[in-house]
Amino acid sequence: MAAGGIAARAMAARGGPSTADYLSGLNPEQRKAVETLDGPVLVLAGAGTGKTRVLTTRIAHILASGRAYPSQILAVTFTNKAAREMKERVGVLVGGAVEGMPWLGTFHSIGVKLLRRHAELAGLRSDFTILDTDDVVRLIKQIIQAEGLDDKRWPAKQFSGMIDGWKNKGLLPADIPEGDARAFANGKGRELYAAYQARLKTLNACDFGDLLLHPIAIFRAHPDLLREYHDRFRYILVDEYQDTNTAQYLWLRLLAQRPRSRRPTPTHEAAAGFADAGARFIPAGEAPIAVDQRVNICCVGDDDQSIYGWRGAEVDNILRFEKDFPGATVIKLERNYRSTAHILGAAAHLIAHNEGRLGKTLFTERTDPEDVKVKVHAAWDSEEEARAVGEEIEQLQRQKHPLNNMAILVRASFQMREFEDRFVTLGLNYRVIGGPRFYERQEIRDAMAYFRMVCQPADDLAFERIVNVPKRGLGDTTVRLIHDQARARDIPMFQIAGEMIETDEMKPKARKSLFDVVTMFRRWQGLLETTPHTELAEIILEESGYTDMWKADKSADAPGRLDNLKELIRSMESFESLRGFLEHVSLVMDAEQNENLDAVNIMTLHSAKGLEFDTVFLPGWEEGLFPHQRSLDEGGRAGLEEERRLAYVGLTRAKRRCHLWFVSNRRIHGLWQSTIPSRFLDELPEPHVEVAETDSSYGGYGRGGYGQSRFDTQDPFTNSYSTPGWKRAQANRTDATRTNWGNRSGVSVERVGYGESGPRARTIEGELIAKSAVDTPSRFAIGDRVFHMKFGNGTVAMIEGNKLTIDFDRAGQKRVLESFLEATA
DNA sequence: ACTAGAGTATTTTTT
DNA sequence: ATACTCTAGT
Repeated sequence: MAAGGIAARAMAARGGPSTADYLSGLNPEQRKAVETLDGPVLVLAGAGTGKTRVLTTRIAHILASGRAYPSQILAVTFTNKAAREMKERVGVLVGGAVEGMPWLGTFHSIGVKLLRRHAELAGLRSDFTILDTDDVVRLIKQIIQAEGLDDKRWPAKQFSGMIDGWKNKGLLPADIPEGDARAFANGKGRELYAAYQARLKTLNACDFGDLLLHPIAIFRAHPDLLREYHDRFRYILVDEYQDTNTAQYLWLRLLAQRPRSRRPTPTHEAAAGFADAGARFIPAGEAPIAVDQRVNICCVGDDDQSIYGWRGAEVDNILRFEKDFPGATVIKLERNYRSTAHILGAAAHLIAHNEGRLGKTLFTERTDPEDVKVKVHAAWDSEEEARAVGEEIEQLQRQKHPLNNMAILVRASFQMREFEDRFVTLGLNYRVIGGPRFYERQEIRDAMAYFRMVCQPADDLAFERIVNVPKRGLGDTTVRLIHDQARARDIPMFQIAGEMIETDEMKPKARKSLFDVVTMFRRWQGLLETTPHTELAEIILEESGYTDMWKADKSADAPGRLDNLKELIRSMESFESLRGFLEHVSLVMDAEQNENLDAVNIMTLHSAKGLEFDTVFLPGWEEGLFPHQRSLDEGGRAGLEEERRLAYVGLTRAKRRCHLWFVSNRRIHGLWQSTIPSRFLDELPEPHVEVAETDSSYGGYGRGGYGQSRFDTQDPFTNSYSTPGWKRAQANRTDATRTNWGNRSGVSVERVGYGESGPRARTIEGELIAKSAVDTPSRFAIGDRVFHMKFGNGTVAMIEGNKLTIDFDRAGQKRVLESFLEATA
């Protein structure tokens, strides 16, 4: 049994007969969190206090002390990334691969596993399909239309959001509040939800919410089955507990709260006794019966980092833990190993403005000779902000700081663009984390729909998606005909299509096309068992004409799409079957990034959670953007507190240097608006923060029409909050409309017309080019054909260091970074 | 069946 | 402003 192997290795890995080495590096609190194995444990782990370390060490400890097999530990995370990391780190501790931990994964992946085992109890077959949001919206749209409702007035997207919300709360159609039900489509909300669920069942499909809800329903209806899992899962660990939603909470509670005294409780040996661990080693064979009626659940989280309330997370779950699990041990991890004292001081003071916290205060024992204060910078507008941040980054770069250790964390993704533009002109490498994801691209989803049809001919949504892609003359009329018949007879569309090509219901032309499609799919379905899956995938994309479609497409991104398709096939290699691959993709939506390139990281604050960087730039600290207006409008005080937690997350990402920015003017929905500094800036403690002097390096040129203002030379922000400048900023707060920081209200309007042709800074580039041209000869030569993600194909016209001027076939002449180019034949 | 033009929305994101 | 979606017209 593979599982035993790991436990055995864990045993072997523990070093000597004395304390295991994996425990030795822990501080007392961490150690307590690792060693308190009996009963419920809540670990309140502040940012940078070694949360993951505690979780992984705890697993290692459970294994090494022989208290459970790897297969008896349920460890849940939110993201695949977190799960992956946990697996790796447990592997390192335990000394080897962790293939023996079948129940370490995301809520959803574990949910799928449970549901595949017991699908029939939810009215599904075990080969059910998992629909992604796109499929769901299309399906709901059909249902809304089928009800005879106007899908304009009642957008499918909105309704899918509502369903999502209900499912997050663990509510089935019968459970939803009357008010909610009435709120949509003239009171048809409940009906529509029920119709949607029914339709999923006939499609043998699930949405993401169902992956949790079905297991909950199954466990509730089958206590005997639940008991089996109680016996199996001797230890439960939950990561990021503050992010759990109600459904996840219910799911956990079912698994964690075993009924009282099924059998008398034997004594609990002391957890710390490592030397006698061998004696307690569970003999191989059948799963041991639970000896402990207490719940060995350990939840790790940080209420101060709860930033997902808008998608159903209930901070209350973590606040309520001790009530849910009486007698719980609560351990606070407050010793921070990440940031300097100034950064921690700033973050702590900020977050203290929130009410209803469990109350932790981070501290560090580190004394840092280079402990600099958190810096607040002001800029005229977002362009200047980007320029100044670029300056700062170049300066750090000159001091040999790797770009990889720097990050720009924005509140909203539209802020990224200005930084990207700026970095392109500067020749700074950057990478955007998050953003549009690989598996959400059109070509990938189309290809996946083909594969789904081959594995699952009953997948109507896949059928509808690709039956006329590429164009085959099977338009709306034909598809609707098939669709209606399929629904009327409750039979998959593919089957109907198969029947229809035998009749003369359709026009000969359409019939021929449909015949071809059906024949193709039948052939591929026949090849499924005999042909290697990567090969089959290639065959499908070729024979269907799908690749040809993109080859014929002259638009700039067509070659990129073909590349993506190749990448898709390549990524299939590590799976043993097409089916396995489909399963993986439906749950894992991310694709890895190039970590080798030294580049500045740009991402949203949300996607920064869990990461750390030496230097962090936090632009856009203005009222309305951060805290975001919508958060305030929709969430009220709770919304504000969540924004504040987001600010806290941002600050605590920084290890050594943290720069905050706010601008006086920002373009919102195309209009320039004057803005005022974020209230969060006021909530920072003076001793740990300084207001930066204007960066003189960029002050004198390239500022469009603003050069004449004294604002440029006379910085209102000098060194502290008590300066006149800061006070002016404060004063402006009360009168935002008039503001514009002086008498410049007219100028911002002019700015609108500037666009690309406006005056731009050129000087900085010269230096940079000269510098980089020396050390790196270009991989391209003038006249080479190249491809660029954004601009498509082009010819190299000029090379200046790492920056090339390209004559693009479609986009005209642009200067771009070499690292964004690919050679084409 | 395809394209052009109008209309609309525009925080954050996982699975 | 801009990008995306949907409709209406060809």
